[in-house]
Amino acid sequence: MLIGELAKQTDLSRDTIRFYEKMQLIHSITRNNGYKDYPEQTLQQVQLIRTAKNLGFSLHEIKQILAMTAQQEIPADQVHTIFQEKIDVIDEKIAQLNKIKLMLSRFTQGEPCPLRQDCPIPELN
Amino acid sequence: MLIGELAKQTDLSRDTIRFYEKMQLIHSITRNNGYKDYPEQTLQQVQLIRTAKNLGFSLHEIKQILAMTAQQEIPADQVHTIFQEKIDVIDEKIAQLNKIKLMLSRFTQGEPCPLRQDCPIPELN
DNA sequence: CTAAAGGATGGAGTACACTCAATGGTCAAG
DNA sequence: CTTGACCATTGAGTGTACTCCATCCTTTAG
Repeated sequence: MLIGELAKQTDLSRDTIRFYEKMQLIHSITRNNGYKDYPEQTLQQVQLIRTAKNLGFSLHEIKQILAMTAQQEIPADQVHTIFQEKIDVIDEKIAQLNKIKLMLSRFTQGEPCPLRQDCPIPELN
Repeated sequence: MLIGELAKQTDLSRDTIRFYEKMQLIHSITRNNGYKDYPEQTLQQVQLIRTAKNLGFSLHEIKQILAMTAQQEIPADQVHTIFQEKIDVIDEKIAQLNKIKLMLSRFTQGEPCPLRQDCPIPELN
């Protein structure tokens, strides 16, 4: 797939895609004419990049995640550990989102205080 | 509370706190000597900033959330709507985190593919 | 009274993640 | 064989969120 098609399907700009490739988050093979050819899986990878970025992961972290998924073998113990660490981070994020949500929900339900005055938020973190 | 104490308790730098104040996420009253005095609630607000930032919210968005919580009255319908929008965003984030987590979990369990080759990820988004 | 610790302001610099502009090569249609 | 759509590379510029520095003022300990 050429960059224009990839850009269209992922709704990213060509420049952004080139930037991701420069950062080595995605990869292509170069045709004889100099045009870059992206494999089909790049679509899914870019989707992951978008989603993870939206969730507060840095491109560096996302690069790690993508690199892990590119492993040929079933992950060895170390790889497993790294994965588990990411999963733990995600669990923590989910927990924190739930706390913020709870706080906002309470407030919309008409409860008097979230983080005003003498009304401390129930340990948010 | 003076800026040094706030910095210490929140584990942020003075400069970061000054930056947040400049961006109007937090506020202080200025003493006669020119020193700034932060109310106790600032601790909780900064905690919210840290958490929300970690979750992918921009300072601009966080400012909106903080502004909402500063409302004196029980939120009117519009405010309620804005809150609900934030909650919806949070729910979406949680859902996406769960998808990524599921993908990673599958892989650590020894399943062959996440986003390699001809093995499309089950619509991540 | 002086020195050290802490505070303020202003402005420059940095890292990250793009975004744009300039220049030039490739290809398919007519 | 030219025109327009698409591709490549390089380098500069932008927005966000800090971070550092220089300079100067205030307070507290000795």
